[in-house]
Amino acid sequence: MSTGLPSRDDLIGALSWKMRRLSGETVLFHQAIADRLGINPTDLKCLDLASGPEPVTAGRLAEVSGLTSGAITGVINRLEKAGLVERQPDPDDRRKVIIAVRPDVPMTVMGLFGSMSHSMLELCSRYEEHELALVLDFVSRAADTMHAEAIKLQEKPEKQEKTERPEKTEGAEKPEKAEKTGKPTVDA
Amino acid sequence: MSTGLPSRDDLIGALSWKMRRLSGETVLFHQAIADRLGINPTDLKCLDLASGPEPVTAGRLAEVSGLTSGAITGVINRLEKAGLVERQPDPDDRRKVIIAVRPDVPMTVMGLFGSMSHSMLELCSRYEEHELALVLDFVSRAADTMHAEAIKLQEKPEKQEKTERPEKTEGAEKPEKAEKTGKPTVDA
DNA sequence: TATCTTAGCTTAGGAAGTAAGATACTAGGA
DNA sequence: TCCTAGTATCTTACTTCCTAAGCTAAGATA
Repeated sequence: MSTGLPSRDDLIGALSWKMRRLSGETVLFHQAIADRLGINPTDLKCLDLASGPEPVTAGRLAEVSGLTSGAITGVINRLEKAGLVERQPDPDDRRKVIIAVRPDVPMTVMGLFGSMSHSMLELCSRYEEHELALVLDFVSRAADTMHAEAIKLQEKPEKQEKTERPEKTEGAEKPEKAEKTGKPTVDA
Repeated sequence: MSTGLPSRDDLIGALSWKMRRLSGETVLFHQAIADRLGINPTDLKCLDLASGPEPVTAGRLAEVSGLTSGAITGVINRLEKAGLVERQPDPDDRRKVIIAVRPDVPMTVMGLFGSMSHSMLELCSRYEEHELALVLDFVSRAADTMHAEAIKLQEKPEKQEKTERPEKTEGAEKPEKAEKTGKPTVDA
């Protein structure tokens, strides 16, 4: 308001706001992709996890996605129904089920991401290499920070610098759940 | 592998990977905050929307969150049960319900975000102002790009540069849902 | 062979969403 | 004033997708 140039604090405030917005928009974008494929975002995440170079079993998928085996059965059923993957028996261990992504699916998904990746390339073309390197450095450290802070919050569910919540005035007294209760989305 | 210095393409590839990771970590972080408050991420988002300078009604909350009025009733019930907000009658229009965030809640939430914001300040302190300005510029444009691309995907559910999906080999033939079917999270 | 472990599926139950309708209130004429 | 239309929230029925626990088939071990 006074100098015309943003102060360092203004910059940092704006940056954290924009980063939050970017995150929200990213979620929305993936939701849109999933809608186009006729699946939900959890399924899309699993499809992505299954699209790596080496074959993945249902159990492995449960492990990396953080879902239970029952949930993964549902995910695979939906992906199979949508024609995106196939269940294949593992010849070495007949208990296992290999999730084979249909060969044309990577191209399909690439097609959906196509406009996006074009736009991102265009965005990047506006910057010098050393500038991109700087952004990469920042984003990379920010991701590490976010991860560390999430872990911190998860690991010590006890007092957090004395920020006491007051008692509820009336009615149902059970604020102590704070555990996996319902329907989380994929987290890995 | 050859020059030792990353190429421009390598940079861009790494950047898009790290941005994706950042987005995932952000979601996880907010999940952790919500867990600590004993609510779900949708509720946290609504609490945030209700925490602005001016009072918000249930209907307004439904509008900005993209949820139905029925869903908002559930959100408010949970937030009220957790002792985070109160329903207050609007003196001017007795149909309306004002969602009043309890006065101590902003501090409580600040407490939870405290370590995070400290770490982010520390991260920012490693950079010059012009560097922060550059990152802000990039992130800001990236968010706009993401938004535009999500809209694009939502708006023309027809052909997308001829990336045809093949017919399913057998079983239930109904790949044409691609609409709001189930249980989205807050999107605004 | 008998038993333990592992992998995936099935089932029961719960959380949280939508859509549609009920309820209560406001507002605008006749 | 009374009737009617519109608005704001809540309620109900139903759907989706998750967890937890149990089941079955297959591999591993003694």
